[in-house]
Amino acid sequence: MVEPHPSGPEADGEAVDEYTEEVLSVVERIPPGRVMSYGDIAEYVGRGGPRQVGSVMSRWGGGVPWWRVVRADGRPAEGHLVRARSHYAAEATPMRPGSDRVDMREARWDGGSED
DNA sequence: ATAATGACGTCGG
DNA sequence: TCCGACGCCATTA
Repeated sequence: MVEPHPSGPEADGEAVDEYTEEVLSVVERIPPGRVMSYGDIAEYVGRGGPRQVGSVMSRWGGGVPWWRVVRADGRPAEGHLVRARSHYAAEATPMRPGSDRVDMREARWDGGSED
């Protein structure tokens, strides 16, 4: 969905391309307590790869629920672990016991219905 | 045109 | 389960 003027996550003053908007819109739809991997998002969007999604998140992730985007093994982006943890606790995201990794089997969201 | 880079993923040891 | 090597894909240098 392309907004005519900045009012969403891209309200930073700069224009974003279509791919970026699409990735961000998917991230925004991930329900609380659920996650998607970079690869999942790339596949869902249908172009680019995990690294492209990573680039988008690095540049624009600040305006969306970035902690709901994790690596395929369930670990949040390196350097964001501490902040991500508090969000997981607040949303009761399923975690693997005794680790900082999300339980992908439980928390992975396919983009379909919210459950 | 070639090489390096990056909020990644998969495979083998 | 942990780790390193290699693969991927678009962007930048």
